[in-house]
Amino acid sequence: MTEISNAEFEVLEALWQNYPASANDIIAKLNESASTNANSADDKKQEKQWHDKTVKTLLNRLVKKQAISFEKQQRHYLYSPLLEREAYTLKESKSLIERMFSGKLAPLVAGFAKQNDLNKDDISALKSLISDWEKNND
Amino acid sequence: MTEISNAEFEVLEALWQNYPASANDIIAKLNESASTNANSADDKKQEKQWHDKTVKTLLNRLVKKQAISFEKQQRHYLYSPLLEREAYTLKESKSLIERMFSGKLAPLVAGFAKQNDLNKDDISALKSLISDWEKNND
DNA sequence: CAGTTAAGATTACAAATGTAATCTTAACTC
DNA sequence: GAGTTAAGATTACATTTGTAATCTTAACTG
Repeated sequence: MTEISNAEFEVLEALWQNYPASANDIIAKLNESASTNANSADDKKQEKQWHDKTVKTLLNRLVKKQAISFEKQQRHYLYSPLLEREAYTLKESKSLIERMFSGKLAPLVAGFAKQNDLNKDDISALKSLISDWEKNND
Repeated sequence: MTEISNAEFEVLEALWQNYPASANDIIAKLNESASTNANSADDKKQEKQWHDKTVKTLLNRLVKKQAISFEKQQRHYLYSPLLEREAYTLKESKSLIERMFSGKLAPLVAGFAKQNDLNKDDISALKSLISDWEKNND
């Protein structure tokens, strides 16, 4: 399967959050976070606005790439992902770790640790993952 | 600083391994792994061969992007990275984790665990990172 | 039913990317 | 010193990507 671009990924992301969905559902979802914290004093992020035509194009490309499917519903389509989010994010994670850390996970985590980007929650999540792993691997 | 593409990253990688380096050094390094396990029975990977002109183009782009510098040496240049590898890989890791896991490291690790992509070494590396972290964060 | 909408299809177009080939010119060779 | 090399500079070109605008046409509206 061809690569999914960043913009395409964001559209897929919206679809994963709720599907099947019409193009309009997806466009709405993409622009949603923007309106959520609208005109608040903290204009920190200025969420991007997705243009209707842009999203349609990306949906088309995703269909061509066989990342999503659609079924005709009266006048419009209902889209669904063909890719599982977990499978996709795992593949991307592995690919990055392969490219930058010779396939080893630890150096990535070490980078975070070094920069003090780990907090108590991360640590306890990691601990529990480790103990699960140990349970299953004597 | 502009984004560094995949191909550019591979060139940078070669440079990080040994610098300052001439264009030819870099081209040689890039094609090296290919020859290392040449004509062995296991033609598993078929390492890509880098074309001289291609690498030169990428070096040029990296200079333009201010990712590397060069100093004139008689007839040719000696290139050096302007970016630290660690800083760059950390930035990319954080960016991926931000995009796919809401900035949380644990879900990425969890994905690996689920797929049984963690081994004893990974686990002990993680454990030691955790205990270091705990040492510094009471 | 004729006109208007609006969904999706098609086309557009600049920038980035992968992958080189050609051009210039300073440096080496005889 | 004249000719040849070879390094880097410039140009090339197809594809992908981000970002839309325009075209078609089936469906809604009055």
